[in-house]
Amino acid sequence: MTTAPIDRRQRRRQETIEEVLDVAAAIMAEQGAAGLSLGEIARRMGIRPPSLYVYFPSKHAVYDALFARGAQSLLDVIQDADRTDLEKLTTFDAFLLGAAGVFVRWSVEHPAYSQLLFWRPVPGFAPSPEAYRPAVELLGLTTQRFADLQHRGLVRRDVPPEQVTRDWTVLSSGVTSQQPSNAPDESFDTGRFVQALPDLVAMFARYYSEPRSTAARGRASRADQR
Amino acid sequence: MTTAPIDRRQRRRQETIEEVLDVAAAIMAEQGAAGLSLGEIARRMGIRPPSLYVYFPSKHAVYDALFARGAQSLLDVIQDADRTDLEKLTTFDAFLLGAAGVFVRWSVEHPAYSQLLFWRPVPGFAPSPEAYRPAVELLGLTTQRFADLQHRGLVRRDVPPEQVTRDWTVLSSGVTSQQPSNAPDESFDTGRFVQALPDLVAMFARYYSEPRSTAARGRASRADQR
DNA sequence: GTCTATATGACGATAGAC
DNA sequence: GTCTATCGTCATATAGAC
Repeated sequence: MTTAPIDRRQRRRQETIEEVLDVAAAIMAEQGAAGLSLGEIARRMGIRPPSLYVYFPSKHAVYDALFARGAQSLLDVIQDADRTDLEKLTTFDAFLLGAAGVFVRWSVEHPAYSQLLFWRPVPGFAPSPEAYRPAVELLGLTTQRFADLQHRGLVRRDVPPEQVTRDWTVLSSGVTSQQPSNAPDESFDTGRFVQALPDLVAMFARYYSEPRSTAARGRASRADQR
Repeated sequence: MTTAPIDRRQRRRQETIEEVLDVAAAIMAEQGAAGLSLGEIARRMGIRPPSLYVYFPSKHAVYDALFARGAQSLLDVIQDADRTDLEKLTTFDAFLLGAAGVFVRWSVEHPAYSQLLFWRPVPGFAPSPEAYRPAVELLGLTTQRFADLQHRGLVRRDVPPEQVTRDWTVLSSGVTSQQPSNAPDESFDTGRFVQALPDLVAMFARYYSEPRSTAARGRASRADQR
């Protein structure tokens, strides 16, 4: 009899927190990540700015929750694609192009989140370790993916998977950094930098894939170098 | 007799404008591009905030001048390196690594400027065409460079130079976007993403260089001898 | 012409009434 | 849990001293 109202109150509180974040994400999408203001959140919710402090101790706490939300959303999208579409793609090129497409599409369609996640547009704000955790998990997932591909003989064996991941993130973030700043109104399908993906993936694949027709020669020459 | 005081006054005014921009750039370097405030500029200059409006009609005008300054500084650095160091490098790989190094070094050592130039951290601010002009000129310069390398037989002839430039800027901006957001305290020499440059350049060069085993080798070596 | 003094409204944040 | 009142700071604007 005493726990039921508490649960309901906590559920109601959680719903309000979610509503704050929904409204905040909408404002960020319109004004840019640094254009968020507590007054505007309160205005759209029909309350006064001080009432927001019941749910968040500061504006940075709102940013931190948004960061965690964005990172989790991206991780979900990647993991979901990993389990469905990408599982079917057997060649190195096809898998890479599919994975890059999923990542870049999310970034282009959530420019405010990707601005908050990958750049540092808000002065004085840095994500907490908890908010950063899904991003670290995504990095580990990517490295594990490349290690798997290496074991399956699709990736060169003479480089650590961490290096492959590092260069892969540079390529991906290069596209997601050029597209919104140079041509923010282009969609995923029409974006001129998004259209660079097939070439960039082919470039990456040619460099890091295990040479097929010359596999024996490649191993022999690398062995000779020792 | 009447022009002399006017010239001196205009020179004094120009000096004040330069001082405003010096101070503003220092604040941006400390606080991030969006952390600039007119009050802080005035405080450091020992004047009152309204006095700044004598030299700049708005805060966005200060940002616009900073954008123009940063773009011009980058263009100067690239053009200078183009005329001196890079002129000596004859192979495709060596030239690319040198050019990428100059660009990335400038970006890492001027994080606030590069944030303002390549991302859109300030809500509501977009550079004017005049401020953007050096950036356009740099893009044209880069495309011209790749067209030259194509004529000298060092770059594949089956792709337009604009495509080579597009993929080149993705690589470069990928490094300059990852380095300050993921490891802002690392220098040009220790930066883990800066250290990816040799691999990324080799990847790019292997994809876009004219295959050596064809007749292009004769043309390339003749061009190198000039 | 250039500055100081002053005013306005928005911002993030806090204290306390109900 | 939401409000009003308030604080200090911000960008911006105008009036007026010199």
